[in-house]
Amino acid sequence: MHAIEEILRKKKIKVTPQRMAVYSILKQSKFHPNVEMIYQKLKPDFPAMSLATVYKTMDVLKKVGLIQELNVGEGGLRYDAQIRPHSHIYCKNCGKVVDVDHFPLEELQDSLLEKVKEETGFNILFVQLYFFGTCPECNDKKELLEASS
Amino acid sequence: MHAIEEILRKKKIKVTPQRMAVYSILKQSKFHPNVEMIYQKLKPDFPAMSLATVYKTMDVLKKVGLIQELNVGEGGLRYDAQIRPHSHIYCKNCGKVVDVDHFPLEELQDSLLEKVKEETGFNILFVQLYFFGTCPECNDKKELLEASS
DNA sequence: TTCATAATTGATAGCAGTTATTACTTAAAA
DNA sequence: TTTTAAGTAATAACTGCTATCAATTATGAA
Ligand SMILES: [Mn+2]
Ligand SMILES: [Mn+2]
Ligand SMILES: [Zn+2]
Ligand SMILES: [Zn+2]
Repeated sequence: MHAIEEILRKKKIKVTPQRMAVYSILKQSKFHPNVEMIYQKLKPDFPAMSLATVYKTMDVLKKVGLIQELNVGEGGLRYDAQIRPHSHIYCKNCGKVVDVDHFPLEELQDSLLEKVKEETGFNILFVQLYFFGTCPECNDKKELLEASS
Repeated sequence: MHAIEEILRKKKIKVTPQRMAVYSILKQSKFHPNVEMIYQKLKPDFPAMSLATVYKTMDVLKKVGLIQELNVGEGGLRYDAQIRPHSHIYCKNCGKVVDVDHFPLEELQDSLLEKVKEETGFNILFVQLYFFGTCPECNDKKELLEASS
Protein backbone atom coordinates (compact mmCIF):
# COMPACT_ATOMS: atom_id res chain seq x y z
CA MET A 1 0.00 0.00 0.00
CA HIS A 2 1.24 3.46 -0.86
CA ALA A 3 2.03 6.02 1.80
CA ILE A 4 -0.75 8.30 0.60
CA GLU A 5 -3.33 5.54 1.11
CA GLU A 6 -2.33 5.09 4.70
CA ILE A 7 -2.44 8.82 5.34
CA LEU A 8 -5.93 9.09 3.90
CA ARG A 9 -7.30 5.99 5.67
CA LYS A 10 -5.89 7.17 8.98
CA LYS A 11 -8.00 10.32 8.59
CA LYS A 12 -11.12 8.36 7.50
CA ILE A 13 -10.85 9.82 4.02
CA LYS A 14 -11.76 7.38 1.28
CA VAL A 15 -9.12 6.22 -1.17
CA THR A 16 -10.63 6.66 -4.62
CA PRO A 17 -9.13 6.14 -8.07
CA GLN A 18 -9.68 9.81 -8.87
CA ARG A 19 -7.73 10.95 -5.83
CA MET A 20 -4.87 8.56 -6.49
CA ALA A 21 -4.69 9.65 -10.11
CA VAL A 22 -4.59 13.36 -9.27
CA TYR A 23 -1.88 12.83 -6.69
CA SER A 24 0.25 10.68 -8.98
CA ILE A 25 0.24 13.38 -11.65
CA LEU A 26 1.52 15.88 -9.13
CA LYS A 27 4.04 13.47 -7.60
CA GLN A 28 5.51 12.51 -10.95
CA SER A 29 6.02 15.94 -12.47
CA LYS A 30 7.81 19.17 -11.66
CA PHE A 31 5.15 20.93 -13.66
CA HIS A 32 3.23 22.85 -10.99
CA PRO A 33 -0.02 22.37 -12.89
CA ASN A 34 -3.31 24.13 -12.24
CA VAL A 35 -6.69 22.41 -11.95
CA GLU A 36 -7.45 22.67 -15.65
CA MET A 37 -4.08 21.08 -16.64
CA ILE A 38 -4.68 18.19 -14.25
CA TYR A 39 -8.22 17.75 -15.57
CA GLN A 40 -7.03 17.61 -19.18
CA LYS A 41 -4.24 15.16 -18.32
CA LEU A 42 -6.70 12.80 -16.62
CA LYS A 43 -9.34 12.92 -19.35
CA PRO A 44 -8.00 9.93 -21.37
CA ASP A 45 -8.03 7.65 -18.31
CA PHE A 46 -11.09 9.13 -16.59
CA PRO A 47 -13.35 10.48 -19.34
CA ALA A 48 -16.29 10.75 -16.90
CA MET A 49 -14.48 12.73 -14.23
CA SER A 50 -15.87 16.13 -13.33
CA LEU A 51 -13.82 19.29 -12.98
CA ALA A 52 -15.48 19.73 -9.59
CA THR A 53 -13.89 16.47 -8.46
CA VAL A 54 -10.45 17.82 -9.29
CA TYR A 55 -11.17 20.96 -7.28
CA LYS A 56 -12.41 18.90 -4.34
CA THR A 57 -9.42 16.57 -4.55
CA MET A 58 -6.97 19.48 -4.45
CA ASP A 59 -8.74 20.65 -1.32
CA VAL A 60 -8.50 17.25 0.36
CA LEU A 61 -4.84 16.74 -0.53
CA LYS A 62 -3.97 20.23 0.69
CA LYS A 63 -5.82 19.73 3.98
CA VAL A 64 -3.99 16.49 4.78
CA GLY A 65 -0.70 18.20 3.89
CA LEU A 66 0.22 16.07 0.88
CA ILE A 67 0.48 19.02 -1.50
CA GLN A 68 1.01 22.76 -1.39
CA GLU A 69 -0.80 25.49 -3.23
CA LEU A 70 1.01 28.20 -5.19
CA ASN A 71 -0.41 31.55 -6.15
CA VAL A 72 1.56 33.26 -8.89
CA GLY A 73 -1.16 35.76 -9.67
CA GLU A 74 -2.81 34.05 -12.61
CA GLY A 75 -6.51 33.49 -12.37
CA GLY A 76 -6.22 30.09 -10.75
CA LEU A 77 -3.84 28.28 -8.42
CA ARG A 78 -0.90 25.98 -9.09
CA TYR A 79 -0.17 22.79 -7.14
CA ASP A 80 3.00 21.08 -6.00
CA ALA A 81 3.52 17.66 -4.39
CA GLN A 82 6.93 18.82 -3.16
CA ILE A 83 5.95 20.12 0.28
CA ARG A 84 9.42 20.94 1.59
CA PRO A 85 9.67 24.76 1.75
CA HIS A 86 11.15 26.09 -1.48
CA SER A 87 10.61 29.15 -3.61
CA HIS A 88 9.38 29.49 -7.18
CA ILE A 89 10.04 31.59 -10.20
CA TYR A 90 7.28 32.46 -12.66
CA CYS A 91 7.62 33.43 -16.31
CA LYS A 92 5.21 36.28 -17.00
CA ASN A 93 5.43 35.47 -20.69
CA CYS A 94 4.69 31.73 -20.96
CA GLY A 95 3.40 30.99 -17.45
CA LYS A 96 6.10 28.43 -16.59
CA VAL A 97 6.64 27.83 -12.85
CA VAL A 98 10.08 26.52 -11.89
CA ASP A 99 11.58 25.55 -8.54
CA VAL A 100 14.36 27.69 -7.13
CA ASP A 101 16.06 24.89 -5.28
CA HIS A 102 19.16 26.51 -3.96
CA PHE A 103 17.37 29.49 -2.55
CA PRO A 104 17.68 29.48 1.25
CA LEU A 105 14.01 29.43 2.19
CA GLU A 106 14.51 26.76 4.83
CA GLU A 107 17.42 28.57 6.46
CA LEU A 108 15.47 31.78 6.19
CA GLN A 109 12.64 30.22 8.14
CA ASP A 110 14.89 29.04 10.92
CA SER A 111 17.04 32.14 11.26
CA LEU A 112 14.76 35.08 10.53
CA LEU A 113 11.26 33.91 11.32
CA GLU A 114 11.76 34.68 14.99
CA LYS A 115 12.75 38.24 14.13
CA VAL A 116 9.62 38.78 12.04
CA LYS A 117 7.49 37.28 14.81
CA GLU A 118 8.95 39.78 17.26
CA GLU A 119 8.52 42.72 14.91
CA THR A 120 4.92 41.98 13.99
CA GLY A 121 3.58 39.97 16.93
CA PHE A 122 2.13 37.51 14.42
CA ASN A 123 2.12 33.78 14.85
CA ILE A 124 3.69 32.67 11.56
CA LEU A 125 2.47 29.49 9.89
CA PHE A 126 4.29 29.54 6.56
CA VAL A 127 6.18 31.66 4.06
CA GLN A 128 5.96 32.01 0.30
CA LEU A 129 8.67 33.55 -1.84
CA TYR A 130 8.04 34.20 -5.52
CA PHE A 131 10.37 35.55 -8.19
CA PHE A 132 8.78 37.03 -11.31
CA GLY A 133 10.43 37.50 -14.68
CA THR A 134 10.96 35.87 -18.05
CA CYS A 135 12.39 32.42 -18.69
CA PRO A 136 15.48 31.66 -20.84
CA GLU A 137 13.34 30.21 -23.64
CA CYS A 138 11.17 33.32 -23.83
CA ASN A 139 14.22 35.58 -23.69
CA ASP A 140 15.85 33.70 -26.59
CA LYS A 141 12.71 33.96 -28.69
CA LYS A 142 12.51 37.69 -28.08
CA GLU A 143 16.17 38.16 -29.06
CA LEU A 144 15.63 36.30 -32.33
CA LEU A 145 12.60 38.43 -33.10
CA GLU A 146 14.49 41.64 -32.42
CA ALA A 147 17.52 40.55 -34.47
CA SER A 148 15.36 39.82 -37.52
CA SER A 149 13.70 43.23 -37.53
CA MET B 1 1.02 70.33 -9.16
CA HIS B 2 1.46 66.95 -7.50
CA ALA B 3 4.12 64.52 -8.62
CA ILE B 4 1.50 62.01 -9.72
CA GLU B 5 -0.07 64.55 -12.10
CA GLU B 6 3.24 65.14 -13.85
CA ILE B 7 3.88 61.42 -14.17
CA LEU B 8 0.46 60.83 -15.73
CA ARG B 9 0.63 63.82 -18.09
CA LYS B 10 4.09 62.83 -19.24
CA LYS B 11 2.60 59.51 -20.37
CA LYS B 12 -0.42 61.20 -22.01
CA ILE B 13 -2.69 59.73 -19.39
CA LYS B 14 -5.46 62.08 -18.32
CA VAL B 15 -5.55 63.40 -14.79
CA THR B 16 -9.09 62.82 -13.52
CA PRO B 17 -10.65 63.40 -10.10
CA GLN B 18 -11.39 59.69 -9.80
CA ARG B 19 -7.76 58.72 -10.35
CA MET B 20 -6.47 61.32 -7.93
CA ALA B 21 -8.95 60.18 -5.30
CA VAL B 22 -8.02 56.52 -5.62
CA TYR B 23 -4.32 57.30 -5.39
CA SER B 24 -4.72 59.57 -2.37
CA ILE B 25 -6.52 56.84 -0.44
CA LEU B 26 -3.65 54.48 -1.09
CA LYS B 27 -0.97 57.07 -0.40
CA GLN B 28 -2.48 58.09 2.93
CA SER B 29 -3.04 54.68 4.48
CA LYS B 30 -1.01 51.62 5.38
CA PHE B 31 -4.17 49.65 4.89
CA HIS B 32 -3.40 47.61 1.75
CA PRO B 33 -7.04 47.82 0.63
CA ASN B 34 -8.67 45.84 -2.13
CA VAL B 35 -10.85 47.30 -4.89
CA GLU B 36 -14.07 46.94 -2.92
CA MET B 37 -12.61 48.74 0.12
CA ILE B 38 -11.44 51.64 -2.06
CA TYR B 39 -14.80 51.78 -3.79
CA GLN B 40 -16.69 51.97 -0.48
CA LYS B 41 -14.33 54.60 0.89
CA LEU B 42 -14.88 56.81 -2.17
CA LYS B 43 -18.65 56.48 -2.26
CA PRO B 44 -19.41 59.51 -0.05
CA ASP B 45 -17.31 61.84 -2.21
CA PHE B 46 -18.03 60.17 -5.57
CA PRO B 47 -21.49 58.63 -5.32
CA ALA B 48 -21.64 58.22 -9.10
CA MET B 49 -18.34 56.38 -9.52
CA SER B 50 -18.44 52.90 -10.98
CA LEU B 51 -16.63 49.91 -9.54
CA ALA B 52 -15.23 49.36 -13.02
CA THR B 53 -13.51 52.74 -12.82
CA VAL B 54 -11.72 51.66 -9.66
CA TYR B 55 -10.53 48.50 -11.41
CA LYS B 56 -9.31 50.47 -14.41
CA THR B 57 -7.61 53.03 -12.19
CA MET B 58 -5.71 50.33 -10.34
CA ASP B 59 -4.54 49.06 -13.70
CA VAL B 60 -3.35 52.49 -14.82
CA LEU B 61 -1.57 53.26 -11.55
CA LYS B 62 0.11 49.87 -11.59
CA LYS B 63 1.26 50.26 -15.18
CA VAL B 64 2.88 53.65 -14.54
CA GLY B 65 4.56 52.19 -11.46
CA LEU B 66 2.83 54.34 -8.84
CA ILE B 67 1.44 51.38 -6.91
CA GLN B 68 2.13 47.70 -6.42
CA GLU B 69 -0.28 44.81 -6.38
CA LEU B 70 -0.31 42.22 -3.60
CA ASN B 71 -1.76 38.76 -3.87
CA VAL B 72 -2.33 37.16 -0.49
CA GLY B 73 -4.59 34.45 -1.87
CA GLU B 74 -7.96 35.98 -1.10
CA GLY B 75 -10.34 36.27 -3.99
CA GLY B 76 -9.18 39.72 -4.99
CA LEU B 77 -5.97 41.71 -4.94
CA ARG B 78 -4.60 44.23 -2.43
CA TYR B 79 -2.90 47.49 -3.37
CA ASP B 80 -0.02 49.45 -1.90
CA ALA B 81 1.30 52.93 -2.76
CA GLN B 82 4.59 52.05 -1.05
CA ILE B 83 6.53 50.75 -4.04
CA ARG B 84 9.89 50.23 -2.35
CA PRO B 85 10.45 46.46 -2.13
CA HIS B 86 9.16 45.18 1.20
CA SER B 87 7.44 42.05 2.36
CA HIS B 88 4.02 41.53 3.90
CA ILE B 89 2.38 39.41 6.53
CA TYR B 90 -1.24 38.28 6.22
CA CYS B 91 -3.61 37.27 8.99
CA LYS B 92 -5.55 34.24 7.81
CA ASN B 93 -8.17 34.96 10.45
CA CYS B 94 -9.12 38.63 9.96
CA GLY B 95 -7.47 39.38 6.59
CA LYS B 96 -5.18 42.12 7.87
CA VAL B 97 -2.11 42.85 5.69
CA VAL B 98 0.83 44.43 7.50
CA ASP B 99 4.23 45.60 6.28
CA VAL B 100 7.29 43.69 7.45
CA ASP B 101 9.62 46.65 7.33
CA HIS B 102 12.78 45.27 8.78
CA PHE B 103 12.80 42.21 6.61
CA PRO B 104 15.79 42.34 4.27
CA LEU B 105 14.00 42.16 0.94
CA GLU B 106 16.10 44.94 -0.56
CA GLU B 107 19.39 43.40 0.54
CA LEU B 108 18.09 40.05 -0.62
CA GLN B 109 17.51 41.48 -4.06
CA ASP B 110 20.99 42.93 -4.33
CA SER B 111 22.92 40.02 -2.91
CA LEU B 112 21.08 36.91 -4.00
CA LEU B 113 19.16 37.85 -7.12
CA GLU B 114 22.25 37.26 -9.26
CA LYS B 115 22.56 33.75 -7.85
CA VAL B 116 18.95 32.91 -8.69
CA LYS B 117 19.40 34.37 -12.17
CA GLU B 118 22.38 32.07 -12.73
CA GLU B 119 20.59 29.03 -11.36
CA THR B 120 17.41 29.49 -13.38
CA GLY B 121 18.50 31.52 -16.41
CA PHE B 122 15.50 33.76 -15.82
CA ASN B 123 15.54 37.51 -16.20
CA ILE B 124 14.13 38.59 -12.85
CA LEU B 125 11.84 41.61 -12.68
CA PHE B 126 10.65 41.58 -9.09
CA VAL B 127 10.25 39.49 -5.96
CA GLN B 128 7.36 38.99 -3.57
CA LEU B 129 7.72 37.58 -0.08
CA TYR B 130 4.64 36.77 1.98
CA PHE B 131 4.35 35.54 5.54
CA PHE B 132 1.09 33.87 6.57
CA GLY B 133 -0.22 33.44 10.04
CA THR B 134 -2.44 35.02 12.69
CA CYS B 135 -2.17 38.56 14.06
CA PRO B 136 -1.70 39.49 17.75
CA GLU B 137 -5.31 40.72 18.03
CA CYS B 138 -6.71 37.43 16.71
CA ASN B 139 -4.36 35.43 18.92
CA ASP B 140 -5.51 37.34 22.02
CA LYS B 141 -9.16 36.81 21.17
CA LYS B 142 -8.61 33.10 20.76
CA GLU B 143 -6.80 32.88 24.12
CA LEU B 144 -9.67 34.63 25.88
CA LEU B 145 -12.15 32.28 24.28
CA GLU B 146 -10.18 29.23 25.35
CA ALA B 147 -9.70 30.52 28.90
CA SER B 148 -13.44 31.03 29.37
CA SER B 149 -14.37 27.51 28.35
C1' DT C 1 -19.47 -12.34 0.75
C1' DT C 2 -23.08 -9.52 1.48
C1' DC C 3 -25.03 -5.51 3.09
C1' DA C 4 -25.67 -0.90 5.34
C1' DT C 5 -24.04 3.46 5.49
C1' DA C 6 -21.61 7.47 5.02
C1' DA C 7 -18.47 9.47 1.89
C1' DT C 8 -17.63 10.68 -2.72
C1' DT C 9 -18.63 11.64 -7.44
C1' DG C 10 -20.51 14.02 -11.55
C1' DA C 11 -23.53 17.41 -13.35
C1' DT C 12 -24.86 21.75 -12.98
C1' DA C 13 -26.46 26.04 -10.96
C1' DG C 14 -24.71 29.95 -8.57
C1' DC C 15 -21.35 33.31 -6.89
C1' DA C 16 -17.56 36.78 -6.62
C1' DG C 17 -14.00 39.14 -8.75
C1' DT C 18 -12.76 40.91 -12.96
C1' DT C 19 -12.97 42.38 -17.88
C1' DA C 20 -15.31 43.92 -22.14
C1' DT C 21 -18.58 46.80 -24.35
C1' DT C 22 -20.85 50.93 -25.40
C1' DA C 23 -23.03 55.41 -25.24
C1' DC C 24 -22.20 59.43 -22.91
C1' DT C 25 -18.87 62.87 -20.88
C1' DT C 26 -14.72 65.44 -20.15
C1' DA C 27 -9.66 66.94 -20.02
C1' DA C 28 -6.65 69.21 -22.55
C1' DA C 29 -4.51 70.39 -27.08
C1' DA C 30 -5.15 73.39 -31.02
C1' DT D 1 -13.93 78.13 -27.97
C1' DT D 2 -13.75 74.01 -30.66
C1' DT D 3 -12.07 69.45 -31.37
C1' DT D 4 -11.13 64.93 -30.16
C1' DA D 5 -8.81 61.35 -27.86
C1' DA D 6 -9.33 59.49 -23.55
C1' DG D 7 -12.19 58.40 -19.56
C1' DT D 8 -16.50 57.28 -17.09
C1' DA D 9 -20.80 54.80 -15.74
C1' DA D 10 -23.67 51.10 -16.37
C1' DT D 11 -23.97 46.68 -17.24
C1' DA D 12 -23.33 42.32 -19.76
C1' DA D 13 -20.15 38.66 -20.06
C1' DC D 14 -16.44 35.76 -18.49
C1' DT D 15 -13.63 32.90 -15.26
C1' DG D 16 -12.25 30.36 -11.36
C1' DC D 17 -14.37 28.33 -7.85
C1' DT D 18 -18.13 26.56 -4.50
C1' DA D 19 -22.68 24.65 -3.28
C1' DT D 20 -26.17 21.45 -4.15
C1' DC D 21 -28.01 17.08 -4.87
C1' DA D 22 -29.12 12.62 -6.89
C1' DA D 23 -26.52 8.60 -8.12
C1' DT D 24 -22.58 5.82 -7.09
C1' DT D 25 -19.00 3.59 -4.38
C1' DA D 26 -15.47 2.57 -0.58
C1' DT D 27 -15.35 0.59 3.69
C1' DG D 28 -16.19 -2.14 7.56
C1' DA D 29 -19.51 -4.99 10.27
C1' DA D 30 -22.12 -9.05 10.10
MN1 LIG E 1 7.88 23.51 -6.50
MN1 LIG F 1 3.08 47.36 2.11
ZN1 LIG G 1 8.69 31.78 -20.61
ZN1 LIG H 1 -6.12 38.88 12.61
